[in-house]
Amino acid sequence: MASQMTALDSPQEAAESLLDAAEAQFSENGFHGTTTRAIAAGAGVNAALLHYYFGSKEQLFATVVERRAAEINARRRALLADLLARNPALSLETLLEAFLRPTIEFGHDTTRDGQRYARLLVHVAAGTDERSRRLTAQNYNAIAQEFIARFVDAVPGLTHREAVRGYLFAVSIALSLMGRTGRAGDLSDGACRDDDVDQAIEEAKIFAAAGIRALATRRYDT
Amino acid sequence: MASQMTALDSPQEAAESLLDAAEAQFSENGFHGTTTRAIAAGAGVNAALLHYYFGSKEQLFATVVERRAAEINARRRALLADLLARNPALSLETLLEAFLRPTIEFGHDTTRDGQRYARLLVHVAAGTDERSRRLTAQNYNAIAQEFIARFVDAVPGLTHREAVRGYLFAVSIALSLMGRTGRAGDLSDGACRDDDVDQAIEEAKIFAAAGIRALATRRYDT
DNA sequence: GTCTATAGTTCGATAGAC
DNA sequence: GTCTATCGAACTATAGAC
Repeated sequence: MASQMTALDSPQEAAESLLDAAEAQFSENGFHGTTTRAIAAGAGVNAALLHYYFGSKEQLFATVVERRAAEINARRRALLADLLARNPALSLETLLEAFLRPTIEFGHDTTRDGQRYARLLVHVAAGTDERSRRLTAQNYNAIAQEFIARFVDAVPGLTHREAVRGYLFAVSIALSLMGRTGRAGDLSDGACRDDDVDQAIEEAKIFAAAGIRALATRRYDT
Repeated sequence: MASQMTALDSPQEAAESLLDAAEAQFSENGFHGTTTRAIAAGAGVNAALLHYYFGSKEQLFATVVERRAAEINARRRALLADLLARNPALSLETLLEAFLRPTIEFGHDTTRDGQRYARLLVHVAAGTDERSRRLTAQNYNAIAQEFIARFVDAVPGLTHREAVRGYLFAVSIALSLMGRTGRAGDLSDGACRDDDVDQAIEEAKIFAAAGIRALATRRYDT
């Protein structure tokens, strides 16, 4: 479950377990729907250790979000650098690939419990409460500005304001895929499968790329 | 439900107040973050009346969602009929107008506290928990199938599966606008205003229309 | 660092007077 | 229908032994 770098030495095994268990619990039931007792039980450690390591439920939640956000954003930057190294010409599809794949793929990574954080991210990024907005801004505004600026460079005529809009639309699309509620399968009688990652990413890219380009070219006319 | 057909003047004034207060509270803090006591206080009625009228917090939540969903979907159907009466040729833009405007406009209707339900809908439609999925299916699967079928009719070459994908993407875009978290304004230094409803709807339509058409025409190639 | 025990609240829901 | 009063349970967090 918890991948630790050190083989024998376990400096904060309890803290790691708590983070993993918290991620699982928060992602299923949100902040208020999760109890510290359930987290401790899931981690198999004493409930008092939660406060010993993280101070409060609130700080534990923030730590869970930050841990994965850092990982996701690092993957995005690495993938973008890699794609640019192969093809220096900045295209919208390349940008969307670098932006969307890490999140969506992360949400479908069953081997590393990525699904858990994916749903947690849906809570945070889609949430309208103060805590969600604060955490979203703290963990994702920087990467957002990076990609927004590149959208402007890659799409002729796209204003910064339109790039912001397109970015947020693209994010919402990614979130809808990360949730994996099975609704796509329900509405399509099983034709739309939640577990076909490549198809989901491909269609998200097609949709978002066309949408962003349309924002630049078809502004203010039906 | 515990509704009785007493034709008195001001029938169940307390129940109405509870519904309104519940909508406000649930939309801000979600199901678990809202207490029945806070709802009763917001409604200005005794806390015991909540259970008298609605049985449980759970049923009250469902009732709040159903009340507005019925209204939103009725508006969608009426608007679609109206648009079709004026121009019988079914276009994707017409469909998106009929689908998106009621929700987004509802979320920006400050005079009728539509903002409250808009955020509640974000919770429900974006939520991945069992309750959210159940309520989403119960209240929105029917209208979803209606629009999905029309998408197929309106866009040459669009498969049913792609229409489902496009529909869900369009929904997620609408949700991102309904939340009104102010993030668009933050990321654009105020250029993207949350309160410009017509611009938001217009850009959502442009984005979604281009995206859906692209799903039909550019399938499976970068 | 890890445990037990519990403080101090607050929760959803109900009983019963009126 | 509306109220007071309260039950029993669950909550976050902390104190203190070891």
